[in-house]
Amino acid sequence: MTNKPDIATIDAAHRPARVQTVADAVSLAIHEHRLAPGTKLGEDDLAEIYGVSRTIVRAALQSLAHGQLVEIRRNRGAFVAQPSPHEAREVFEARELLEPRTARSAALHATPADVDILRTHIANEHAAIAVKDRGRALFLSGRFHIEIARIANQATIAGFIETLIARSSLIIALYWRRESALCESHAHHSLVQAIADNDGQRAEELMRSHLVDLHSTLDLHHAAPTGATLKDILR
Amino acid sequence: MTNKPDIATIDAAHRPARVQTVADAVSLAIHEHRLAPGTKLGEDDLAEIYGVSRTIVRAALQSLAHGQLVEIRRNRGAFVAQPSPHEAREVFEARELLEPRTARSAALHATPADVDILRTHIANEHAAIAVKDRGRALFLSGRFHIEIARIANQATIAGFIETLIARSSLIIALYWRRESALCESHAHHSLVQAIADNDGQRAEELMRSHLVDLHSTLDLHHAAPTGATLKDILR
DNA sequence: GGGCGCAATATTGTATACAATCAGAAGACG
DNA sequence: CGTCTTCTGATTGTATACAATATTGCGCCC
Repeated sequence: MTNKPDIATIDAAHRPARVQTVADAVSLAIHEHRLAPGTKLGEDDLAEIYGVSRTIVRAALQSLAHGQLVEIRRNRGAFVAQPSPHEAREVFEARELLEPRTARSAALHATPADVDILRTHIANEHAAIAVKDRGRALFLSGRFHIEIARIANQATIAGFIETLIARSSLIIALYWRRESALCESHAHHSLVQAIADNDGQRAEELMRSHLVDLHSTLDLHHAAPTGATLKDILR
Repeated sequence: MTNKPDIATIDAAHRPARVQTVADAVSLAIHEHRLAPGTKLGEDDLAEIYGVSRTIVRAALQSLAHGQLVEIRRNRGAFVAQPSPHEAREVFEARELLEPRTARSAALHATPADVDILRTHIANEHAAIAVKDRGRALFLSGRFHIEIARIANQATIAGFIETLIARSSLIIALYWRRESALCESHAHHSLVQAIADNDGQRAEELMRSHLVDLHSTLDLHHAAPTGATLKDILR
């Protein structure tokens, strides 16, 4: 059994538990699209919701801001980030640079146990889709990519990918085209197969095409429909 | 004039000014090797030094911890990070993946003004070396790489590179071999030339070989000599 | 004399109180 | 009637006080 730290808890050890709890909760809500881009995250509100003081909430928000899930405007508060089309392009370019290489590496390192985990992820994803829980399906889809980075055993790059996927969730919330839908399942499935076969070359190619696919289903021109405050849309 | 945000201040806008001030000061001290890896960063000490409350110091330390310049151990305090040999390898692998591509992009985007900035950087670096201020030379050398990422106009990747360079500074502090020294100047010089010529291919290759060079001057086996506490070495 | 346990001290984690700043509404003026 | 000003309320920024936890030094027992 190799000693791979869990990516999701990579920062957890050195951050006070409650701060992490709040950060995780908000992060999850954003990933599941329960919090739309642009939504204001008032400190007092969050403090009350989670039963902690503003001190904790502030630390959590700063943590999220560092990962660019949240934008903090001085003296104005924290808001769920709204990546611009330019940022969206950057994020996907970065993913297309990092993830294929990482997928290859994962394919070469993967143990049967790792493959099992990936298959479980896919199963959960399907289950979520079956229940029409699109938010959760999206979250799990992201976790799938993160899991691959973890398997690759390069914590540094995995950390980068994790933040890119987090931002991708926001980008999808903003720029996803209705028409295209759950076309992903197949891509993930064949990717796991390549990894199970330890076929690095194929895993790399599949990941690349998967990302290009994903990128192409975005409509970076017609951004709009953040369901947030009307004010925010009109201003 | 293009509208490229200054990398160094990318987070500054949304972070309270004083927090950023403290974080920058500590970060600079680490980059210049005035703070050795493993050094304890007591909250009260820093608070007194910079004339702010622990609230500010804590926020600054958490920010630095996120960039992995500082390690925060629960209930135990903050310490200047000590990257392991494995981490060191990861960091340089990541740099070798990201920076050559970025250098190419920079070469294609660079304006004469950008080139001037780079040349100025090199001049400052030489000046620092002339005065035997090795710490500052190192800091400037890092900034040179960051500047290239900025010119490439990909803020996301530039941000990653920035954190990698910060960690590289720690790695150099820990694993640098005495024998090899200021061999870098030439590499930076020819790199600027390639960028000035808008020769992306050449810039990419030069950056790659420069990084491989740098990587090879590290001795990842004989780590030691952190001037910090004896305890820290022996434990 | 050496090792262990406990108390004293120091340091970090959290909550709260106060100050600074901003957003919005009422009112004055053109 | 619309625009600008000013004031009020709400929200964030900072400092401090208290609680929880770790570290250190002393004394005790073996």
